Amino acid sequence: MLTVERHQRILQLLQEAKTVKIHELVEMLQASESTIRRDLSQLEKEGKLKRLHGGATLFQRKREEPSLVEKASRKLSEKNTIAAYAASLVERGDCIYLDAGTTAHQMIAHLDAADIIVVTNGLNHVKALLDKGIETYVIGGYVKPRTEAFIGQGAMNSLRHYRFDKTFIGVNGLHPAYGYTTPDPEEAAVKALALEQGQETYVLADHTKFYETAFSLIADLSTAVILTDGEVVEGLEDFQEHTKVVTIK
Amino acid sequence: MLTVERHQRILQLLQEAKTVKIHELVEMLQASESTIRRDLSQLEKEGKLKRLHGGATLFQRKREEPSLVEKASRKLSEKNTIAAYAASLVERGDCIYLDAGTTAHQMIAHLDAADIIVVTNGLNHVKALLDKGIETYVIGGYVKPRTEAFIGQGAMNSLRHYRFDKTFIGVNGLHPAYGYTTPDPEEAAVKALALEQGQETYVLADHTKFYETAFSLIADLSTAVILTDGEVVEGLEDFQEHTKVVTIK
DNA sequence: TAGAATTGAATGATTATGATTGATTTTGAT
DNA sequence: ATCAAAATCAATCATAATCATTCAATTCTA
Repeated sequence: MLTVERHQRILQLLQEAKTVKIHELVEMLQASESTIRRDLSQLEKEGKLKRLHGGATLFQRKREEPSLVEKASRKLSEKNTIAAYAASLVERGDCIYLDAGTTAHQMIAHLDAADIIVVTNGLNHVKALLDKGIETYVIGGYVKPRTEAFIGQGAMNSLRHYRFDKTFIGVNGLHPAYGYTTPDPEEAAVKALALEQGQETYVLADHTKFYETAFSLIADLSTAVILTDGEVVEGLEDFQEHTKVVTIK
Repeated sequence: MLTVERHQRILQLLQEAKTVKIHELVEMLQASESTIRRDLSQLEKEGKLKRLHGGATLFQRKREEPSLVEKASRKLSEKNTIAAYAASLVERGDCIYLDAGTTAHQMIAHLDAADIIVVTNGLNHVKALLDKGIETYVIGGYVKPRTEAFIGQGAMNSLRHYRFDKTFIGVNGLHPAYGYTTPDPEEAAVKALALEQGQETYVLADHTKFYETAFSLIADLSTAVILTDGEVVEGLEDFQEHTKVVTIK
């Protein structure tokens, strides 16, 4: 496997679960411990992640006690994120589906509408949702160990019992010809069904995901509105031919 | 489990409960007392929490009862004895149901049989199960905020799809005339169904639960084998008339 | 093919963990 | 208030896990 490819997959895995253990990477990427360590220290040097004893985590700017000024400016910048915008779409009384993964997780902090109900397949979302005082339902199923997302037949069966006003999912790639894609077929199936059950459907995808493709097809572009950030994407029109694209800047 | 993950979870638990006892953390996080102490003193140094005798509290707490030493540490070890025995009943290849709650949680540390599958309705069990490398399924449903257990119609529907070699549940009271009881009707319904789906069924109950009754009936005594500790219980025969009682000493 | 880059294994150093010890604190009974 | 028992605590140690470094083998590239 190519070095860059390995690096990408490491970052991708971090997106899904916000921490990885060295041993998980060794196993999943079929590389030696030495190589993984080299990858991690290099990625750390590039500021893409933070190493910890036994693994790594997504890089996040000093969470340590931000000053009032920093807080204010951060709040402001946060208003412009994909997650914040997505959350602002949720209205009082809505019932929404929230996909597993860090992207959707970021929405939770901004979910301020009253009387909403959230259904999710992300085990890690639950505590945050409860902390917000949000009425929370979880679909059941097999627990995918690393990401702690529910997938499989059990998840599908449960999901079929719900309908959503709005569905929010994350993807690994989106492409005019190949649609929305993600590596794990089982996860793709859950995402696809969640889209079907939703009245309004949204895909959260930053600009790096455009023209990328992963192994498993979730659905065509036309099945959801794309929410993305303000970075210039070449050939955005190709996507707009298929569906509405909202760019948050 | 990564150190930071443990720290995160400690803070999370603290946020939910305002205070945590060391022993609770040891049990929940499957780490030694030494490690937990180190975690706490480190987190205290970072100003994230305040240690107090027997546990910790959130930092910005007012002057409140600085004592959370529990009289129940003997009860704790008794519970643990029951849990260890219960876990020893699980054999290679078994598919078992594990009820939410602390009693069943303690079983996890002792679940050493290979190739087992665990189905649970306890959100907090999942991390511990995955850390043990156990294949884990969760029934879906409404998340009951305080206990973080899955209940309701969704939970019931999911549960109906599974069959178990062995079912383990906790109860709040057991009585020869009134059977197994628990306060919440919704939880009672889930427990009852779990018992129905199980081939062999066990109720874990320390001696303090005997002759107690709570609001909601789960099932008659005859529907499960009772696992209890070695304390002498007056009138144990009344229970043995209805079902098998295993006393672990 | 030669040179450079990448990889995997081996090494000692560093760090995290769990058990043990004796000191300290809390509790409950006088 | 005082005391004894129980629980918690801090400190220490041995063990286990992780880490940085080195070096030889392999792969890639010019």
